[in-house]
Amino acid sequence: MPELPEVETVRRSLEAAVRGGLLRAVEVRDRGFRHPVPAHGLAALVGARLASLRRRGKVLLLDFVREVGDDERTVLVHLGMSGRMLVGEPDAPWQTHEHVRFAIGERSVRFVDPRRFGSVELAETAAVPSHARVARLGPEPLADEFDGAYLFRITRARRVAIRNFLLDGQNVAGVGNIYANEACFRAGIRPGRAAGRLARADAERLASAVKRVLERAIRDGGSTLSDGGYTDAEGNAGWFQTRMAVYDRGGEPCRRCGTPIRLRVVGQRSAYFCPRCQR
DNA sequence: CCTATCTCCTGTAGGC
DNA sequence: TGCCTACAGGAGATAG
Repeated sequence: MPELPEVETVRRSLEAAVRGGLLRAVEVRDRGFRHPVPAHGLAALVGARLASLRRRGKVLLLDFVREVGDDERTVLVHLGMSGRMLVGEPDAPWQTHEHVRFAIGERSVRFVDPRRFGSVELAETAAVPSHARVARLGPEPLADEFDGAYLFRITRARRVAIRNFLLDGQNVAGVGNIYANEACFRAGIRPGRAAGRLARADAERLASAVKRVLERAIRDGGSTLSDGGYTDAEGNAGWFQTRMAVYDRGGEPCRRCGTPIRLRVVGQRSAYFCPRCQR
C-alpha cells in the first residue's frame, strides 16, 4: 500500500491538518517493532512545534522545533506494509494496532500498523537526516537527477531484473511493487528483463514512465486496493487503482492490446506484464 | 560489491 | 458456514 504516492498523500493531508501545531503529548504502546520506538526521545519533544513535514522516499519526516534552543529533532515514520497515520480527536479510544499517538494542537495523530513492519524513529534535524532509514537512499524519482542518463549509467552490468532494480531504494527512492510494474508497462519493458540489458532509449523511457506514473498516482491520492487498508490521514481512499494497467490484473485483458496480462513471480514478488506490449 | 533467499507480523481472499 | 493455505503495498539481514 504505502509507496511514494501514498506517503506523499499522507504527508499533504497531515500537513493541512497539523502543521504549525504544538506537540502537547506523545503516548507510545510499543508492541515489539523491528526498530524499537524511542518512547523517551519522543516524550522529550513535548512543547516543540511541528514546523514542517517532509518526505524522503517512503519515509515521512516530521520536523519539530522549539522557540528557544537548538535541539531540533525529526521524527521519521515508515509505514511499512500496513502502516497508517490518522488524524482524529485527542481523547478518542485507542484502536486496534494503534501504537503511537501524538497530540498536536487540537488534534491527534495516530500511528496504526497491524503488521508492524513500519517504524517510528528519531534523528537530529538536517537537510538529509543522518539516520539509517534514509542515509543510503538513492535519488528521489521526481527530482531532475533521476533521469534516463542516470538510470542507464547505474544499470550497466547489472543482472537483476529491472523491476527488482527499481524496488531497491538505493537505486531510486520510494518505488514499490505497484508502481514499478506500472512503470515497466508504460515503458514497454518486461519486468524480468536484466537491468543491464536496457538500451539507452529504454532507460530514457523507463525513467520518464516512473515519473509520470508517480505523478499521476499522487494526483489520484494513491492506490487503495481491495483490502481497503490505505487512506490518507483524514480517511480518504485513493483512486489510482482504477487506472492500473497491469498490477493485480493477471488474466485480464491488456487495456492497450487486449492480450491477457501475465502474472509471474520474479525475485519473490509478483510481476505483472503484457507479453505483447512489453519486451 | 552483487545476487538470491529468508524473515519479521497480521489480515484477508479464495479454495475446498 | 468454516477451516486452511497462500499471499500481500517493505526492506534489513545474511549467506554465498
